[in-house]
Amino acid sequence: MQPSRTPSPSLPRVGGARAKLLDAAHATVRRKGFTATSVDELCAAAGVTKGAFFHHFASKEALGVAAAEHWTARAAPLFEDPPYTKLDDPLDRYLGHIDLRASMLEGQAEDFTCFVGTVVQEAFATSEPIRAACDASISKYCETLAIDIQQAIDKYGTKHVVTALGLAEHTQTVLQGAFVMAKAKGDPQIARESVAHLKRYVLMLFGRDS
Amino acid sequence: MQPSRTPSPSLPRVGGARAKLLDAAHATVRRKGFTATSVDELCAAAGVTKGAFFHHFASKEALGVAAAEHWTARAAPLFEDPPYTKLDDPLDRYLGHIDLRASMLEGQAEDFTCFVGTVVQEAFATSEPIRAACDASISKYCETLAIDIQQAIDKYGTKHVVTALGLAEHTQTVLQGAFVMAKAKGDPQIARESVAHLKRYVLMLFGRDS
DNA sequence: TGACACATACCGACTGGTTGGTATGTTTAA
DNA sequence: TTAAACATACCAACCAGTCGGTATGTGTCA
Repeated sequence: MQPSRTPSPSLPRVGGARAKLLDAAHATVRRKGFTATSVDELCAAAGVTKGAFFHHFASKEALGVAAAEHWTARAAPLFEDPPYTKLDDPLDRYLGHIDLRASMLEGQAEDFTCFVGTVVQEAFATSEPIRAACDASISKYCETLAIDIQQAIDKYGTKHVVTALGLAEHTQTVLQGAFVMAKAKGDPQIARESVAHLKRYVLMLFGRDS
Repeated sequence: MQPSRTPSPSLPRVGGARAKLLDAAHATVRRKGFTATSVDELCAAAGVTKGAFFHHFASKEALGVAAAEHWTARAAPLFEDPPYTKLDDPLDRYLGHIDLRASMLEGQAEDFTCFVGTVVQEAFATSEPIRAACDASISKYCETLAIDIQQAIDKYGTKHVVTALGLAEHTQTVLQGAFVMAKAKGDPQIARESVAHLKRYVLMLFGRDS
C-alpha cells in the first residue's frame, strides 16, 4: 500500500454532507421514528439540500442502513474510554459497564435511547437490509460485552449455567426494554430501576451479593 | 328466550366497522409500524371504506388511542383464562405467567409482539394522547401482575429488598426488550433466552433455586 | 297501524399538501 | 480538465382528511 498525499481520498472534500446527514438521522429518527422522518426534514436538520442527500445515499432505505452502521461506530467509545475498562477484574468491568448504562438514563428519551432499536421495530418486516444492519449493530455490541463476561465466568464461575453471549444479550434486552418503558412513562426512572434489577441478577449469579 | 331481530340497540346495527378496524390496526401496525400504516391500507385490511373509518374515528391519532385501549382489553384473558391462575401459591402463579409469556414467543414477531410497545416507540414524542394511552395499557398490565407478586413477597420474602410493582415492571421491561431483540434477529429464540434469565432471577430472589 | 322525523352506519369521489425520488445544472478541489 | 460534491426545480404517487350522499333502523304520535 502506497502512502497517499491526499489526507483521505474517500472523505468529503467540500462540506461533509454525509456525516451531517447521519448525525441528523440519529437525532431526528430517535425522536420521531424512521418513517415519520422525511428526507426533506433530514436535509433541513443537517443543513444540506436534497441533491446532497441523493448524491450520498441511493434511497432513504440506504441512509437507514448507513446510519445503523454509523451507530455501531458511535458506540465503540463506550467500551474504550470509561475508566472502569482499565480495571483488572473482568466482573468489575462488566458491573462498571452496567453502572455506566444506568447513569446514561437521564433527561429526554430521544437523547439516551438506541437508534437501531428504534428503527428495527419499524422496519424489521418491511426492509431486510435495515433489519440486517440493526442486527449487526446489536450483535457487535453483545459480542464486545461478552468478552469481559466470559473472563468473569472463567474466573469466578456462576451459580447457574449461563453463556457469556447469552448474558450479554440479556443485558442488551433489558436496556432495549428499558428504553421502551421510559418512552411510555415519559420518565427514565423506571428504566434505571430495571437496570438495577439486572445488576442484582448479575451479582447473585456470580455470588457477589449478601 | 325470544330471538330478537335487533341484537342490541347500542351495538352496531350494520357491519361493525369499528371492531374490524381495531383488529386490523393491531395486526397491520405490529407488522409495519404506526406511521407506515396508511388509513387506506387499514380500511382495505378491515374490509371497510374510508367513510366508515372517519365516521368512527376523528383522526388516525384517535384510532391509535382507541387501539391502545382495545389492546388492554385483549390482554385481560392472559390473567384470567390460563390454568395456573387457579394455583394456591402466588409465586407459582407468577412463575406460571412467566412460562406462559415465554411459550408465546414463537412464530413471526408480528404475531407475538406488543402493539402498545411498538406504537409508543414511534409516537412518544409526537403524540401525547397516544403515549398516554400506551402508558395506561402497560401500567394496567404491571398493576395486575403485581398483585400475585405482592402476595408472593408477603408469603416468602425476598433475598433483597424489591417492590412488587417494581418487579412487575421489570418483567414487562424484559418482555418489551425481548420483542425488540426478536425483531432484530428475525428469530424469537433470543427472546425466550432472556425470559429464561428473568425466571432464574425471580427464582434466586425468592430462594427457590438450587 | 302507519307515516313522518331523526339518528346512526356507511359509502367513495375528491382535495390540498407531502412524499421519495429524478433530471439537470453549478461549484469546488485535485 | 475532470470528477466528485453539492444545489435547484420539478414530478408522479400517495397521504390524511372532507363532504355530499344513501341505506337502514328507532322513536313518536295520530
